[in-house]
Amino acid sequence: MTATPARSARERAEFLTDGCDHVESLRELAERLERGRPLRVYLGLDPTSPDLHLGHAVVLRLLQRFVDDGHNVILLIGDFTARIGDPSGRNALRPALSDEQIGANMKTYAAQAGKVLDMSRVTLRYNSEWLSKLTFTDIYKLLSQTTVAQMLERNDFKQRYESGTPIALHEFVYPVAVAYDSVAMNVDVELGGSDQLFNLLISRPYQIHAGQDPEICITVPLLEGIDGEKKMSKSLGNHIGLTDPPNDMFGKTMRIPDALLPRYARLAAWWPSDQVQALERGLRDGSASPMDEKKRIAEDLVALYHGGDAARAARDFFERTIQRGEIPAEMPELSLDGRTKLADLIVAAGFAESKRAATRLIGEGAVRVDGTVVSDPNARWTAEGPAVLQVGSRKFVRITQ
RNA sequence: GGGUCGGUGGUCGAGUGGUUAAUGGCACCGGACUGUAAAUUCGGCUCGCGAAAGCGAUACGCAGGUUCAAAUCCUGCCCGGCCCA
Repeated sequence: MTATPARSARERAEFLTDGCDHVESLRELAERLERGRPLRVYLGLDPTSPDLHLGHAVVLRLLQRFVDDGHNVILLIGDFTARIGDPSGRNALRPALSDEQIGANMKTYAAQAGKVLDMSRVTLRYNSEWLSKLTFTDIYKLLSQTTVAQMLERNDFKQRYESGTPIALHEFVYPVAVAYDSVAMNVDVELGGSDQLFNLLISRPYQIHAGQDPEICITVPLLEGIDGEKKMSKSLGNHIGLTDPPNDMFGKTMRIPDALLPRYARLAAWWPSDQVQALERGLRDGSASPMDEKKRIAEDLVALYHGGDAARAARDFFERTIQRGEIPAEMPELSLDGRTKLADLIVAAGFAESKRAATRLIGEGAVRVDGTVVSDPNARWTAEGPAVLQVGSRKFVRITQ
């Protein structure tokens, strides 16, 4: 079952957890591997948004490492826990998702996870399968195993309690529900982002109580969003989606702060650690150009999701359009459709939310037609044939008659 | 259940009857500079109509009320923090 049977269990454990944030514990993982049977490994994802992003990819990639090592890997879709809402890292009550939203989000998850994971070797499960069957009696027995003090130990709860931000009782149920997932599936290993450490660790006493071996908890670093400050999250708008088109992926990567280059090289472009270290050295002593390195990282990570050709094309697009200010060869088209006001066309193209906003953009000098700035807010479309409407440096549309 | 304080634009937070579509910070969008980085700097940041000056609509938890005039006062309701039980 192992790709490299010569290695000791300890070496395999170290290989599997290389680059991880926290392992509870490496010794236990080695012992569990020593038993010689494939481990039951799982990652839980709550379908809270329709799209996965590079932050999810970090932990999905770790999951794939376990697939490659021959283990029984489960991708758990938290269709039930999404209804409760994960309080992790929150400083406010999370609004409840409707069943419709959850259902819609779930549809895209498995397909998008497939961009990183070999889904043919992964078991897909849903936690409503067991959580929705629990009775009130079952639930209060589970709840009685954890104290309020333990819950309040958590940083996010502690901060919210001290700052007077509401904490609803059901939020305490979330970690317990996630712990019960581990019991229901009797798993050996659970993965998660580093913000999930508490949720993972709390599973262990529950499993022991149920007569199972406690799971080994492994967390991966959280990838920062392109703003370089907060963790990547769609709701913060600082994410790079796994399904983003190549040009968007490339362009967004070019916008990350320089300080994030090694992080993105390691966690987003998956460079091996010796290359990341070389990059860090180069940046420190000035022998590496941050912009060139950023392009290499961007190209490598685009290649992971769209292939090498698309990545090279994205780089070429960036260098021409953004760096040299050329008008791109290909762009969406929009028919005039009887519209004559420039502002109307900008709205129709989706480059502004309202006509007033479009008029402002024109006044700001952000709008060009065939490369020439048009600053008259009342400008009308006069071009005879097709012409290129550009807003800002990266929004283009070809207007046809 | 009682007491008390509070609910303002994406967010934080001023504003306590009248040039108030509402100071300011952050976020965001654009311009200049640049490497779509950082730093700096300038402008913008509710919607509709109009070539323009402008006009109109909507907005400070919800619903009413007082007033020439309310985010600001009154009543009721909803939601939250803290204290007491």
